[in-house]
Amino acid sequence: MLLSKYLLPTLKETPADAEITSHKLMIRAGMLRKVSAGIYNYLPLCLRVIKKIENIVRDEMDKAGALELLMPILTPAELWQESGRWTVYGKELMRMQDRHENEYALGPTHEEVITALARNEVKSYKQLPLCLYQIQDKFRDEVRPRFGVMRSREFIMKDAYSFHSSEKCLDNYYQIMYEAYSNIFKRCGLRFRAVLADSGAIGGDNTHEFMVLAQSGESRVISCPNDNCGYAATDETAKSKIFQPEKEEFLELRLVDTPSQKSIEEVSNFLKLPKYKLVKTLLYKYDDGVAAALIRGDCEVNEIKLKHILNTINLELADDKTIEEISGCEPGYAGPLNLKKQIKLICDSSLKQLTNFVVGANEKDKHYINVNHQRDFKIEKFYDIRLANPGDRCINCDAVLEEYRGIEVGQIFKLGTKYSAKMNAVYNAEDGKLKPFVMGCYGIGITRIVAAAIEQNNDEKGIVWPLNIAPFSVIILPLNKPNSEEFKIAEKIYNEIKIKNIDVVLDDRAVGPGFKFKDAELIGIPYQIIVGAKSLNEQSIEIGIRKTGEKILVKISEVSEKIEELLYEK
RNA sequence: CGGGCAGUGGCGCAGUUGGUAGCGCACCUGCCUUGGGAGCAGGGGGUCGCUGGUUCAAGUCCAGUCUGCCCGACCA
Repeated sequence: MLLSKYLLPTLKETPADAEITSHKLMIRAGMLRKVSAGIYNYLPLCLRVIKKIENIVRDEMDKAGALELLMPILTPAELWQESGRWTVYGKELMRMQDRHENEYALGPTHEEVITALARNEVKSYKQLPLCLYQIQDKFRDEVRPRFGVMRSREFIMKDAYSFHSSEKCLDNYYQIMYEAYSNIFKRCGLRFRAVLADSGAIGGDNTHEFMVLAQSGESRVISCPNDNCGYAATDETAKSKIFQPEKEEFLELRLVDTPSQKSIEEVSNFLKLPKYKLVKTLLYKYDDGVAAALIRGDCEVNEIKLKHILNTINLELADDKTIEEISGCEPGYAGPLNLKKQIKLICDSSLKQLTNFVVGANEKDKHYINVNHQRDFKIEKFYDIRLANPGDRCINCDAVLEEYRGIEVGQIFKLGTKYSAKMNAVYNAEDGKLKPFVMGCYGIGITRIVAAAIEQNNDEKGIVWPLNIAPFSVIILPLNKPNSEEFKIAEKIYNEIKIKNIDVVLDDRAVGPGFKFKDAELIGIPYQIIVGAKSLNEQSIEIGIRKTGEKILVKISEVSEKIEELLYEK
C-alpha cells in the first residue's frame, strides 16, 4: 500500500468532543469520523484493524466448531412479540415501520431470529449440538452514546448461538466458548479478566463477561487477589463477606427522640452509635407494588440483586408521597415496625447477626433503639441485596477483595430453554418426544475491541498497536523527497517485503521527515523501516520499534529477513 | 428524562458598544527544504444551525426551534 494513495486524514489537534484516549486517538489517527450521535464512518485504516480482529474471531469460532451465517439486520416485530421482548426490551430497541405500517426492529441481538431459524430447520437430536455465528452491524438506541465506538448506537458485533439436547452438553460447550474467548482476547493483545456477571435483558442463569482492564472502563469489577481463588465478578453480581458484630443480650425496645435526624450519618452521630448498629429501611416501587429493603447502615443496596428477588425489571426508590402513604410519616423515619401499610420486607443477611439495632419509628423525629428481629418484627428469610465493595472479604477464601475498572468486550450466557420454550422451538429427542432446544449465546463487541485495545496500548505519541491487530505491520519511511536515492531503496525494500505477504505500507508522500515520523507514531505501526542518509552511508537502514522506541541498525540486504524475524519469532 | 454548556470554512477557535466575517491547522499553485508536523509568495473555500422578530443595519439583541457535548438518571 502506498500512503500517497491512501485516505489518512490525521490531525494535529484533538477534536473538542472526544473525551477518552481511544476516541481522541481514533479521530486523530484518521480512523474514525462521526456521522451522527453514536454513528460513525470507519475509515480505511480502522477497517483494516476491524478485519484483523474479525479474522481472529472467525478462526477461533471455527476451531470451536461454530458455523458462520448471516442474518438480517431488519427484523419483524412478530418475532420479538413471540419472545416477549417487543415490550421488555424497551427504548433501546430501534423500531421502525415499513410503507404498509408493519413494524420492525433493527437487530440489537438475534436470539429471536436464530431461534426461529432453528425451529424450522433443525428437527432431530442427531443434528445437535449446533452453533451458528455471524459478524454484523447491531443497533442499540443508547440513552447516551459516548466515548466514540465504546458506546455507539450502531456497532459491529460477533454473535453466536448454540443449540443442545441437554444442559450437560451446553455446560460443556460453554467451557469451549470460554476457552475460545480467552484465546481471542489473548491474540488481540489485550490484558483481560473473565468475570461473573448479571445476565441483564438477554436472560439466562450463568454468565461471564470478558473485561479489558482499563481506567476508562465503564464497568466496575470486584475481584479476589488470591490467584488460587480467582473470584471476580461485576459489581452488579459480586458477593462478599463483611464484618459481623458479636451478638448481644436483648435489651428493652425503646422509642427515642431524634429531632431532624434522618440520614444514617445524622442518626449515628446523634445517638453516638456506629453505623452498623443502624438499619436502613429503603422503600422501592416496582411494577405495581412497593417493597421495603432492609440493610445494615454501613452497607448499600445493590438494586440489580433486589430486582432479581422481586422478579421485576422496573425498580426505583419510592417518591416522598409513596413513602408517606406507606410509613405514615415524612421520609427519613421509615422502619419495619408499625408500618401504616403492610408491604413485603426484603431483609439483607447483614441483619442476621445484628442485635439491639436502630430503626426508624415511622413517626416524625423518632427512632426505635434496641430493636431485635424475630422479637420485634418477623423476618422470614434473609437475602443478599448488598453491594460488595473492595475491602470486603472473599466468600471463597477470605482474602481482602480488590476493585478495578474494565471495558466489557464479550459476554457468554447459558440461556437454557428461555427462548426455545417461549417460541416453541423443539426437536425430536432420542426418546421420540418433542423437546425445546437448550441454548447458549455468546457475543463479542468487535468495534469495542478496537477502542479497548487503544485504551490499553498508547503513549503520548499515539497508538501502539499489538502486532496481531495492527492495520499494517510495517511502515517504510524514506526521509528524502521522491526520486531521491532513499526513495529508490525504500521502494525496493517495499517490493521485497510485500511479496512475502506482510502488511506493509510505504510512506511515499512528498512531506518532510518530521511529518512522516509523527504520522507513523500516531497511527501506531509496530515496525518502521527508516531509510535516511544517516545510515545509508553504511549501506544500512534503521528499524524502529514503536513500542519501545528502540532503533536497530540493519544492512539493506538483510532488512526483509530481519523484519520476518521480528514479526514471526516474537 | 432532569441539570449545565455550545453551534461561525474540513478541524481547532476569535469576533468588543449592532456597522465590509477573521486567525491557526488542513487544502491548491510556485519556489525552496528533507533525520522530527520547516520556510517564503500567491490562492480557493462561509446563507455565522434553522425560523421568525426588533433595526437604516444582526454572527452580535429578542422569541421559538433543531442539533451536539458534558453531568446525572438509565443501560446487551
